[in-house]
Amino acid sequence: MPSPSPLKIMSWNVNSVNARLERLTALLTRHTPDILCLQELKCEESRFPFESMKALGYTAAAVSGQKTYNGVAIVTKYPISEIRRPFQGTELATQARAIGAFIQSVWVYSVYVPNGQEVGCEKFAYKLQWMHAFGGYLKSAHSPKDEVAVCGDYNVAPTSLDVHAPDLWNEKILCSTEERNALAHIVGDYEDTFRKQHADGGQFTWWDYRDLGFPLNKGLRIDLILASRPLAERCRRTEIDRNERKGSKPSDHAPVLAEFV
DNA sequence: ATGGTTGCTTAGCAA
Repeated sequence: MPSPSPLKIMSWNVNSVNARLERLTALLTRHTPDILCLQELKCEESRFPFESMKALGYTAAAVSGQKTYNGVAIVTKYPISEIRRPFQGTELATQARAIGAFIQSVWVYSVYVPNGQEVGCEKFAYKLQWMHAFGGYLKSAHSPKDEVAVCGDYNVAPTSLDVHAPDLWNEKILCSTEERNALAHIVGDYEDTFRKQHADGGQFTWWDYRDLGFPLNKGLRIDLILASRPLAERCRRTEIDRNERKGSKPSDHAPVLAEFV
């Protein structure tokens, strides 16, 4: 068996890859991740900035975009030997929310879980349905022995540690019991790499653009890098790049990072 | 409290 290569994996809800192109190239230069999972591209594949990635030594062979909404991609320094598109050919594939790629013997997914808008509404039901289906996909597609990283915007804060004001958010969208149960179904035996290394709460990955969300640190931790047990054992460092949320024209999400030996 | 901001597309939706 070949010895595993160290991997630095990042995940970022970029909130329009073209509106954020300068920040994206700066991020790749600053962090030089081996793999970067992107969500909310808000463009079709034909408008994805492949050339800008190539100029920095990255390929983005795995892109699943739709116009205006959603869209996920995997950007990497390494060759991609296989691509998987969960739900392909089914109604759930209508929205571009999940893609996987086999890179350096690790299966990496970029996922964008539906927001759900408000507890109990139609979009909320779709969110739960999507999460249930994706959890089922992971279980059927991978054995517990596989090295798998499932990165993305889950649109669920796993526990009250991940919420700036748990009382205000109690049973609200992104924090409801139903969503947390659905998240647990996806997580299964995988590990939340950041939480494993940071026991304390108060570190967030998303802040609303409105109402001084970031300056007042009114955030949630909803962007996660989940790792299957064999991969999680190789994890040595995790981080939220809070600085990326600063300055002019940021995404409303900060990138997250996990390093594996 | 039903506001507030951003992006895509061009008035309204989604987040």
